[in-house]
Amino acid sequence: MKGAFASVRLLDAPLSADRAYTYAVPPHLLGVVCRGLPVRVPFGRGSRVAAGVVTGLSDTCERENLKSVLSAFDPVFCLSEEMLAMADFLCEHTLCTMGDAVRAILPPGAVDSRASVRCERTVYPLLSRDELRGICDGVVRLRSAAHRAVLLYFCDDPTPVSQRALCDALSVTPAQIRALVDRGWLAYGSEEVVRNPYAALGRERDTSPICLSRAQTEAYETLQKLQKDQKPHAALLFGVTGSGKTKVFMRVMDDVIREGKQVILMVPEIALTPQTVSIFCRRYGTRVAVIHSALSFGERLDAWRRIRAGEVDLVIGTRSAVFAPLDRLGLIVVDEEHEHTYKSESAPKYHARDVAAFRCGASGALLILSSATPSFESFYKAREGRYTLVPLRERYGGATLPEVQIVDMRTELRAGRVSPVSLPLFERLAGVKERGEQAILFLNRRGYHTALQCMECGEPVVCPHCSLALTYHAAGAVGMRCHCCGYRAPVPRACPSCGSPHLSFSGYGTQKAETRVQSDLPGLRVMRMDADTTSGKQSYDRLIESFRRGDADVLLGTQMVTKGHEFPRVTLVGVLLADRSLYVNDFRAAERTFSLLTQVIGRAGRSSDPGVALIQTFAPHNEVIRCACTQDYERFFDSEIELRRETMFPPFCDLARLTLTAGDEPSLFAAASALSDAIRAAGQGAYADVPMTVFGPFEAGVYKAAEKYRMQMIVKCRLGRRARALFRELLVAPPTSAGVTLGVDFNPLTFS
DNA sequence: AGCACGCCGACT
DNA sequence: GTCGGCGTGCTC
Repeated sequence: MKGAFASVRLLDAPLSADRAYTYAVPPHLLGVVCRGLPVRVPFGRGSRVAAGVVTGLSDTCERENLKSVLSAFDPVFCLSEEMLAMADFLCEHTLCTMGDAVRAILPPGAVDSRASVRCERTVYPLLSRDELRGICDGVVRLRSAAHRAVLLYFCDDPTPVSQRALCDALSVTPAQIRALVDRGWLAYGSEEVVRNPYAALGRERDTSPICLSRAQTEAYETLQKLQKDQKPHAALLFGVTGSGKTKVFMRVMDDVIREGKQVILMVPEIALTPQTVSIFCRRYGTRVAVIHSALSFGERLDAWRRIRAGEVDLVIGTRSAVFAPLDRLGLIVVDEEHEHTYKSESAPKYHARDVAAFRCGASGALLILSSATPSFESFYKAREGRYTLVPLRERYGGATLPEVQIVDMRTELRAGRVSPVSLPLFERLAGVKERGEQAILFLNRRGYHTALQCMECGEPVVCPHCSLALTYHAAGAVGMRCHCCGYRAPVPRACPSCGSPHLSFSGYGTQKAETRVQSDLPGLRVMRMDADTTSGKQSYDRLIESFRRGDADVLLGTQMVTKGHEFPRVTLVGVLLADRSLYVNDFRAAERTFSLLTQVIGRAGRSSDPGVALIQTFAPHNEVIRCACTQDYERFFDSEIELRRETMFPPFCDLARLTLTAGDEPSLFAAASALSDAIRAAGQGAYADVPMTVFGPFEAGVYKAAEKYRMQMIVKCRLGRRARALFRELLVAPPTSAGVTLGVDFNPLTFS
């Protein structure tokens, strides 16, 4: 009798019921049930069917009258020891349930308690794009707008798509799609077909050696040494934009794959373009899998199965790729490691960088973090020697930095100019057009909160405790508030630093900046790019392509215009108001602004022409802006890290954000005061050994949303075992009444 | 989370 | 006298 009893963790249990339950293993499942296997079990008084994962087997059990395991899921979804370790890591470090963790690790739909295999019908076109367009343009009369919408969708993207996703996206019914299939224009597929949408990109093989400069070779050799050592290591590949970091880690990837080990390359969503993917597909052929959020369930499942079956050496993907089921992992690269998209915003609220570090540690793999503007967390660790710092200081191929000019918008204001385009920028733009070149205008439109800024000295009004810019609130109690500690103050009449009465709400004139820019530049063809104009699946790539072809003179947009695209004809970059992202109520505002400005300045001067960058600001002497102009990360880091140390912010401590949500205010207030009492009591009593500073409760930045009211508390502490135990205790048995929910987020990246 | 048991108000 | 309100507590 081997393994007659199984320990099972349920996948749909709340945290309060999330522990191991013992079930009997029936004879027909003996030898089938093993550690890591997802199973179905009866649970609760009604013995309803619940999904769970076996975490242990034993031959004896003290208890009597145990219920029995009902059945097993497809053994392909059996969690390996490494996956179980990752699940435990997620539970421990994000306070999520086992179900949240397992669902992050397995492909979607793998452990739904009902079916073990999801049958997903897909739809794809049988006609060419031109034929489809012809039909839409009326060669054949179409009876309904729905039919037209579906055909137009496939004109844009002819790859198979799940029927459900298509119906959701276009608001059409399966019957309407059936009509198009009946006419022979479309056809049904199913998930049984193994789709690899990127297979075509790997046909033309690139086996050429990767040529490195001297500086790159030096960086590569350092990484190679760490990789050859069988022990786990973490390295921070730190190089200015244009220094060729990709080539360096590609050489390491080559080595790892040649040794028969496997690689995960993580990239931010925005950088996961067909161009990026094709570089790797050409080199590693069909042994590449790509994972990102735009894949259908079926495509994700296909990729997952191929990886699990050992058919893949390289996984490229966004943050969820960190869980790829590789069993000979040799290297994880986190490219642009400072990007905030690596932090998950929903349960489990993990940071992919932390999971990658844990996974590399467990499997003896090398971790490479790569960035021109590393996160403070990572650079601080590198400075402390916990990561190996691998600097890459030269720009590759002798490319030079663009000439950077700061435009003082206070002067513009005094001269009576209210346009978001300053006179110097206007003149430069005219010159660019004359020479047939192109320009990028960057609008760092951040959020919907306004700070108060002095128009004389350029300083913002800050919180006396946190040194963060205060946010102006017009709703409820009018005044200034700190989103990090809850401090409140009336709107000051004069600037606290210089006494000038000329205070202005930041974002001065930028509300209508986009339309103003277009009307101020009548002779220029302006292309706008932001979340609104790039809503379609491929419209982002199409806009970029169109601008590259020269369909417009000026590309005007938000964050998106700053990310890794090469525009050879761009010789001018303008930042409309650099202060905009500097004075948001967030301790990472300076770090983010530096990173954004550095990247956008790097957009100019990539070609033979060094190019020009114009930075418009009301704070021309601000250290962040000055450091970004000279691309001097280390100087910026040295000054900003002191501020973090003085005000006690990460990386010198961790932050825990507790959020209370309720449908009515009285129960919210009651819960808030009960939670506050509970935390402070724990800090004095059972958890007196955990040093912490408690802020709040105070209203969340967005107090009311979707008929719910939200309050929060911030706890500054070291998130060690004991502190996590405290928050777990609060979460398992919240000191709140019914109708109030409590959530915990460790080291959140946003504070709105 | 469900789904029970349990103890107090308006109905045949 | 019952039917049913949702408060409290457990689930192998």
